[in-house]
Amino acid sequence: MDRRQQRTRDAIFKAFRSLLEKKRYTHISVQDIVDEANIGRSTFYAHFETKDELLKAMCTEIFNHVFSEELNSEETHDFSKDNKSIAPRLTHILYHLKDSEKNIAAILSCESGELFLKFFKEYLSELFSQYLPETKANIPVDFVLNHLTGSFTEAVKWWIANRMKNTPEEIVRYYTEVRFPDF
Amino acid sequence: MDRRQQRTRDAIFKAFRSLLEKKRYTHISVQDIVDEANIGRSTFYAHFETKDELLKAMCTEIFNHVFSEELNSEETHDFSKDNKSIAPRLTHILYHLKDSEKNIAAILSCESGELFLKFFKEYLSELFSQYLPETKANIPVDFVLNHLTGSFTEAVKWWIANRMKNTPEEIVRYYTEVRFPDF
DNA sequence: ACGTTATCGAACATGATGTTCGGTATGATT
DNA sequence: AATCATACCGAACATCATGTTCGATAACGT
Repeated sequence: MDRRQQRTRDAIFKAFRSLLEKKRYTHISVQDIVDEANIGRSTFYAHFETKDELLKAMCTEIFNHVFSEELNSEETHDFSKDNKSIAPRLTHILYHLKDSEKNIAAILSCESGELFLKFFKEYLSELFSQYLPETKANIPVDFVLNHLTGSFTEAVKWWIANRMKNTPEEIVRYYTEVRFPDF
Repeated sequence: MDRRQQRTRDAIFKAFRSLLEKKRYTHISVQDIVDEANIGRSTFYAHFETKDELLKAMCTEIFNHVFSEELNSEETHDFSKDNKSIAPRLTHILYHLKDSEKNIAAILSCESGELFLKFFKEYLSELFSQYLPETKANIPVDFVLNHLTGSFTEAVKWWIANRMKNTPEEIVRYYTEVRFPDF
């Protein structure tokens, strides 16, 4: 890839992230991005067709970065056959998220976070499905899966909203140990 | 309130709901709403300053409708003092949601659903906090609360995504009985 | 050093936004 | 029924964002 392309792409991403910290996705115009990134208007459109495409590309990039190692580890080990706990894998994911703290925070701090969370949940869904216990109590499998991924995602959102003060290990422990109270 | 105001307000809401079923919130213009509702452009702005205000008003209206009875019941009973189960109250809420099925589906079927879910979670948070058990295992209270409201919301979203085929009782049972698998 | 191509910047058509205003019609009040 | 108030209409307007085009310039890869 041409250096110039990479530079402008980076500039656009950087500007976009910076703007996301200030205002909501909906209220950011292409013009804002162009001004902040200090590039020509037509240049933006040479890279992305729309603002939505930019968001999508950015989510994909972050997502791939965050899960690159984790995804690779899937290739080398078949977790569905051994009985290793899922906890260390969850912890692993959280460490990666912490690395990309700034990006993620910017992405999630607005309604556009839904897009990234969609990726995230899809990935978690695959992960958890490797660890699903036998169906119990006549609860549909996809309800259970949705519960597991959804509540883990909620835990992550709580973590980020609290500025990631806790360690990944703590969060995973909370998540693992929290039980529906005995009403 | 003047009948005319009520009429146009209804027309706007109806048009907005209809449009939300067809396209994403972001891509709906005020012009679209005005055309669909068959009202004058300036009339819209006489009612709502922006599209966001409209969404907000609509969420508030639906929310108040859905929870009117439930909220009233809080006034007559102090649940924090007796030991009644939370399950029937959750079921109650789901029945109300089912009544407003169309509205809710339209609202939630897009990124704008976040606004309604925000209301929803705030309400659930108050509800669940009345039933919180003593803090266990050194897990922060607001983590637990976030987990309970978040995972219930996920259950509701799953329910709606599945076109509300299940009965409210079933959903509450799933939610109550689902446990983190023993990893 | 040369050919390629990304960027620039200006210009343009299009369409949405939000406002204004005089005229009309409808509702509330007596 | 008569009257007053006001909500609606619709056209016009300025403003702004969008997405495209194009020739010139600069940076890149080889």
